[in-house]
Amino acid sequence: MSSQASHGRELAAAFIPAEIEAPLDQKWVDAGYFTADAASTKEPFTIVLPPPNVTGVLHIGHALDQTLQDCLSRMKRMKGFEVLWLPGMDHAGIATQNVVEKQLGSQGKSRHDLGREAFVAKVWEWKAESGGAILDQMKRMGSGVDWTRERFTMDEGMSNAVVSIFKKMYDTGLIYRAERIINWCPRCLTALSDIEVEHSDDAGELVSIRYGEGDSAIIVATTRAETMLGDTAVAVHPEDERYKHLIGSTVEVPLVNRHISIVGDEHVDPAFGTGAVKVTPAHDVNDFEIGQRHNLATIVILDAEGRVIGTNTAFDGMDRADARKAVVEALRAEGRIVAEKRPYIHAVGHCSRCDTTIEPRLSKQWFVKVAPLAQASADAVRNGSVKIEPVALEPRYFEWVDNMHDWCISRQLWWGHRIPVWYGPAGEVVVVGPGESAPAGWTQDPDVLDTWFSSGQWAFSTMGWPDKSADLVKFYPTSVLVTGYDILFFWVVRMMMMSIFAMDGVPPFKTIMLHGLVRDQFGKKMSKSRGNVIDPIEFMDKYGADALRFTLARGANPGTDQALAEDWIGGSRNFATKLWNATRFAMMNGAHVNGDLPAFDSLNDIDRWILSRLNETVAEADSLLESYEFSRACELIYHFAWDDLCDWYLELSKETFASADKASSQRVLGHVLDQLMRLLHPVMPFITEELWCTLTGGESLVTAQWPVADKSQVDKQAEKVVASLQEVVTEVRRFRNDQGLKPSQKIPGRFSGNKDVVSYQSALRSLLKIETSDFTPSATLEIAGTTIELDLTGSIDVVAERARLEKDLATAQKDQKTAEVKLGNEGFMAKAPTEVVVEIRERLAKTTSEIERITAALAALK
RNA sequence: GGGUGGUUAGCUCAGUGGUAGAGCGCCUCGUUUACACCGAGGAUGUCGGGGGUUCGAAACCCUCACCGCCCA
Repeated sequence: MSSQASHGRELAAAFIPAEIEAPLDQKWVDAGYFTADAASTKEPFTIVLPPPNVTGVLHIGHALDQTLQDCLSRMKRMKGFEVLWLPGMDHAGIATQNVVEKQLGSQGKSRHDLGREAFVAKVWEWKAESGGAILDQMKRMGSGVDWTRERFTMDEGMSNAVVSIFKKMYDTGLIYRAERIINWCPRCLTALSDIEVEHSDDAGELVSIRYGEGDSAIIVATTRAETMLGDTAVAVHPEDERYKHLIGSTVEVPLVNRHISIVGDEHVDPAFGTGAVKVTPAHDVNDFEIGQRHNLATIVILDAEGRVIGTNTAFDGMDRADARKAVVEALRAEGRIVAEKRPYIHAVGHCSRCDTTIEPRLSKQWFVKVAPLAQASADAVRNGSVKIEPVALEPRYFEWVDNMHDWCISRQLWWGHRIPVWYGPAGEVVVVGPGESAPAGWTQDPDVLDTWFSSGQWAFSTMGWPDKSADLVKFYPTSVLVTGYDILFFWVVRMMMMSIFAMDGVPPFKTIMLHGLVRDQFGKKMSKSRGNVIDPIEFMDKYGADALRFTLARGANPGTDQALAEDWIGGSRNFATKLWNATRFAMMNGAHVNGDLPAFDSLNDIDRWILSRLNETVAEADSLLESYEFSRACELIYHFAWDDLCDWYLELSKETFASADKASSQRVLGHVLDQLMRLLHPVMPFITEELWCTLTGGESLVTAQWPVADKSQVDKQAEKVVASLQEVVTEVRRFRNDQGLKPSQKIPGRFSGNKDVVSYQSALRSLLKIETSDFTPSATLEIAGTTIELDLTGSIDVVAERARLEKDLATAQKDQKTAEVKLGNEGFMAKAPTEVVVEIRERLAKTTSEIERITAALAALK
């Protein structure tokens, strides 16, 4: 054990993640490293955590999201920024209400049994007991958020902000109430916004129905036959020759015997079906618009729970699905079914919370007029004040903000921010802002606001808006938003709109960094039904948080999905173990960080080489991380650590560390590990902290300085020397292997030729098990200008050696031919850049001499 | 139907004009005092098909096929 280790600590022989991770997270939180200071003079770096649902548990997507955010915030902190990473949760209106309703249901009760006030109290109670499990799970990951600033979308400050914003938007004319077709969930009994509806291709039916008789008959097709009970027109394209003569006439709707008009509308696609469509303005968005254009009546035929009502037919009281069948049967009995296609695969909307089929429904709701806000949000990206990474995802963003419908924000729920609108006895409407109160006797709108209305304010309400708080001044706008592309429209666009509105046109973030989804090892979506869900907690227990984080970061190419398999997490754990063992070995050999680095020029080639590689790695990794190229950065650091440092530097230096002349190398190795741990810390915070503190005696990497590349330590000459050493080692190993020599078997040999190589022969001898003694060479290898004569104690395996040489010869001949063809190509010689021509010439010379060498060796084998 | 991404080694994916790469898996050898969660060596690709641009194409253009995602 070296006396140089200044702190007297040793590393355990085996790396066990569980033993180091939990105490370290506690150490960081206790030290207050993650608590941001609004009074700091440092440049701010802000990230707001996309708030998970209060009902949520940590899934692999959160793990990825948080790994990337933690990685950025840790790096920026090390770079000297005042970092705020603000955590919190979303009250998740429908989801949370459903959870508590389900609980009540198991006791045979409904929310109506409790009444509104008691039910909401019950939800708060649930939150206190069971909500927010995800926050504890975040700690397990090492996510360095500022817990002192944790927020909840329903807490007092945010609720206050929600009311302020509502009033401000109402006063500006951006919020209005109107009767529209909205998405209605007949199970949740509430309106939903477009984004809360998920479309899937379902097997339905397409039924063609004949309306009217004889020459004036017209055939329409529908997937929802029951809606014909509410038809108030048939529409055709105004230029459609087949129907032109019918426009303006009327036709009778079967079963209800109502006469409706045939209208001409540009919206109708003459090529679809028969070119004639039935129009049900109360139950279809497009039909509603046609109805508006032609002043059609709207007839509501379904109640809130999706049952037929008010048609004065036998269908009244039937559920929509039953009614559909019954209506078709009745029509068939009348001989009006012209064609039926079953199954007919078409897109059907489902409630994103309970999967019930959505019913378009005419009802009075509150809306946000999005046009001006969406325009401003689009402009912010178009004019470059907000950047989207990767740029390739910009079109998706524009597709949305440029074609946005008004946003339905009222929900017929109890859990959420109640709409601050009060109605007077004579139908007066007033918005009651914070600190204000409604006149006595007025009643408040019963609905609550869409959850996204409050989470859309996450970037500024969490910092104290509408007060001009110190946090808001210091940390707004946020630096980067890290989130999956799947909620670009759900949340990101809403954040843009709300923030630009509330913060006088200043967008909520400078950069939107979008990552993809985590999928299973075959690229399939994870789902409970497939049984391919990877639980991050389970795998952190098994392999450590660092291993999970490294795997996720390494797989994170900008904007694209990644596949994940347990084996790969195991691979990352192996990497952590490698780092542990390498550091332990280094410390056993006296690696340390005391005093200045020896003068660069005084170092041997191997030390200069590893420093050179270190500085190249630092420079490149930094630039990759700054451009959100997590995968490439991880890949780069991984190969530097494992290949350059462990496989080559440590192996080539073992002789040095066993010699008296080791002082410089001990300091160099300490420095390389010190810098490597800093570089890896954002991705693998636990193991790097443990190793770095043990090696250097420092307090914490969290507050240590980020490495800066030193160009003066990049040494191409040393890299060339080591490349030659590597070539010699690899080729001799290959020769030994082909000759069937055991790895441990020592053989006599000598080196001559290339002075750089020969001067490191003691290291080579040790690596290649070549001993010095008098002998008669039975094999001679020529590698990198070096002659290596070996004694294989008698005869060598000629067949194996011939095979090896012939393989090398074939490769060399192929390369030679490629080079010759190029150099013989006039076009190439005339147009290719000089450096490429030079390179090919060198390649030709090299392959030619290789061929001579191998040919001679083959001849000598006989 | 509109938009958009993809098709590279057995699997999952990097690679935006100059001799095809990684991880995992596979085969062979190995109890060398950091590490078997390891080391050494090895096999495996007409880079989806066709056409074009170029001295040169996995990469750029056109086209076809197939897969995916978002939206309607």
